[in-house]
Amino acid sequence: MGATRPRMVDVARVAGVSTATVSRALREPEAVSPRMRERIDAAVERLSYRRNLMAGGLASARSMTIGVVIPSMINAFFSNTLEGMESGLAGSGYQLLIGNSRYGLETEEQLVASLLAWSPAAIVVTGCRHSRGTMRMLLDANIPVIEMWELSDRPIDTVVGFSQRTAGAAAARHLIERGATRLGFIGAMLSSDYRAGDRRAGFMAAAAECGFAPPAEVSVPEQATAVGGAKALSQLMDAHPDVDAVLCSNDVMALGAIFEAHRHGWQVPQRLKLCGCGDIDFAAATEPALTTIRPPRRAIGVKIAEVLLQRFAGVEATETVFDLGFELVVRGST
Amino acid sequence: MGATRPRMVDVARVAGVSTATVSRALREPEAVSPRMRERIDAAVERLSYRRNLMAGGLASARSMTIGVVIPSMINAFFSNTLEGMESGLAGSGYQLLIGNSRYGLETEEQLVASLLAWSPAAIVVTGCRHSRGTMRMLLDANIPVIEMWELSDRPIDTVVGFSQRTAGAAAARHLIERGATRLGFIGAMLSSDYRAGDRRAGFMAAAAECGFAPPAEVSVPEQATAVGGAKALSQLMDAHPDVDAVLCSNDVMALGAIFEAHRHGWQVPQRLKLCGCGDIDFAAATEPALTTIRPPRRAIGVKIAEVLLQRFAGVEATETVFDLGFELVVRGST
DNA sequence: TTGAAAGCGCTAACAT
DNA sequence: ATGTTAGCGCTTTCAA
Repeated sequence: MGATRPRMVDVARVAGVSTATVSRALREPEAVSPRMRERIDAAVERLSYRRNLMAGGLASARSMTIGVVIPSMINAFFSNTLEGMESGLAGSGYQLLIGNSRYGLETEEQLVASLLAWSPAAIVVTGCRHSRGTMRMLLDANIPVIEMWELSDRPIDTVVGFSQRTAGAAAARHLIERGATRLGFIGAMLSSDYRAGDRRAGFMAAAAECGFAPPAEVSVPEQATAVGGAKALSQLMDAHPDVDAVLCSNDVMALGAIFEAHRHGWQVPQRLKLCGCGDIDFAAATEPALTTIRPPRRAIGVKIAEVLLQRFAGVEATETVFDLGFELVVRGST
Repeated sequence: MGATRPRMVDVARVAGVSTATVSRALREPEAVSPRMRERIDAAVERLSYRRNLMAGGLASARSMTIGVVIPSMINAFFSNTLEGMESGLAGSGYQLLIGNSRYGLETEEQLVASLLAWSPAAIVVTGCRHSRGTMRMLLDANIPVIEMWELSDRPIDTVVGFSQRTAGAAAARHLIERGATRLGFIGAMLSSDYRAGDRRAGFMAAAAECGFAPPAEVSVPEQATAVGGAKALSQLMDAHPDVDAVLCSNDVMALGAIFEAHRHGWQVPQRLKLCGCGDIDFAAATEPALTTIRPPRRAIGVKIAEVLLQRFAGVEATETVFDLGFELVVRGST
């Protein structure tokens, strides 16, 4: 039996045409006459032929891949974005090459380098802060580069996200409107998770603008978890018993905080107002339900897919900054 | 300036050697003399050369990629496994090509087909149930094939996981030991999430073995969410007010169930014992803390990386079934 | 609209 | 230990 997979020449032979025509029929069907296309499709079908993407990539110096760098594989923010991107790209034939930077600029640089070795059709990175090396590679890459989950006046190429600062500020104003007198903030990994750091900065700035004392804060060094949230809130309550409204860097931390408040006998929202960020699945199901900042998690991915598909189709980019906004979802916890 | 990226010949010229030697130095440094290696490394450095992986892949008919098919990008089970695999593979130069089957056998088949077009060095799929087409491709692929998150006597090649049935049975026995008199089960998507279906089957079988009436059950058609868990438990409580111990298909559903029980005034664990599955991050932080089945989420990925690296290194496979077990983590909710 | 043919940049025999 | 050389399977001018 056929020990090796069929190649394009095999299809060409069966269909009685040249490999050039087979190649065209497969990549741009309109460029080939209907009769020919039919014969070729039949041959492809008969041999269950699939093209070798490496050979194609080598010949054309570009592959049907899109490199994506995210800072964490287990953070629901980015899973949702990936899911959206994947949905938007479904059927287009593009494959995602996903790399995990672990919130490290160095790691990001290495990842970008190895992703570029695949001659991807585009590259997507998280955030707008990169090492010099990463910047250089991205600028020289000569392919669409999307930065996501933040906003920037001067993106490398295109940015799809929302303003983390504005989101933090919105949370502060909301808590104040609800009658907060003493604000607090709990966070995690603020030095490497720049987006969380930006939300914090926006929160602090808005508090100051409203004439409030600088919010009390506790942040844990590890990745954001419910256990971390509980721990951080516990410390905050001990150190600042007057705090009555807290912004949590993340819904997962907020979840831990809800339980922790409960354990300490602080009623939410009467004694303590709690606001999260993410609007993760469970936020609507907690007791009380969690007020939270809803980022366009999935929409970011969908928009990126749309932008890229347009660019691949040869449409000139007109916009380069896509602010997808956020929503403050008010629920029982405030 | 150099309009095009440097190629291997450029490095060879600068180092004053042949391309074959450069290729060797890059892929198996030990096969080259130290002096040569040094000269080549210097040239690589000087030109900031990176090899073109497509050319390499074409020439060697195998690429530095590993195709992975998971049923969901947003389920923490698989994110953790990916993370583990990624960690285990870090530095080895292998890239993960991740595909999302959305719990569909048809989609899985298409994914496997497109992943194979990259001539991956190995392929990893979730579960042991596949369409005929998928099976054929996997059997013919002639590369390591790993099935994960289940167990099987006769894997296609190698399976890394644990027994979902045994896990469900362990939960039943635990609830019974804790004094349950009337068991219940809430689940989601049981027809397409075979693993959840298996846990349910194990739970039911153990209940019968212990002389219990068939557990009451409610399952929602959508993906498992906290809202779904709350809804399912609510229905279960209404329809079967005598239920006093429930296994939730998933920790996320269990979280919703904890809050729902609270809303209904059913104390956990006094009035209702609740057991989850997953030991997701927040399970330890809930109030009461959640008793749950802890699958080797990350360990599955780490083990797969280990197995594959061995295979790539030419070590013959001795074991083909890796049962990584699970742990019943008993906490306050039971 | 279709075909002929020259690479794409690397790897892997094989030879030295 | 290192070099020579013939492809890998496709895409893409260019010509018909």
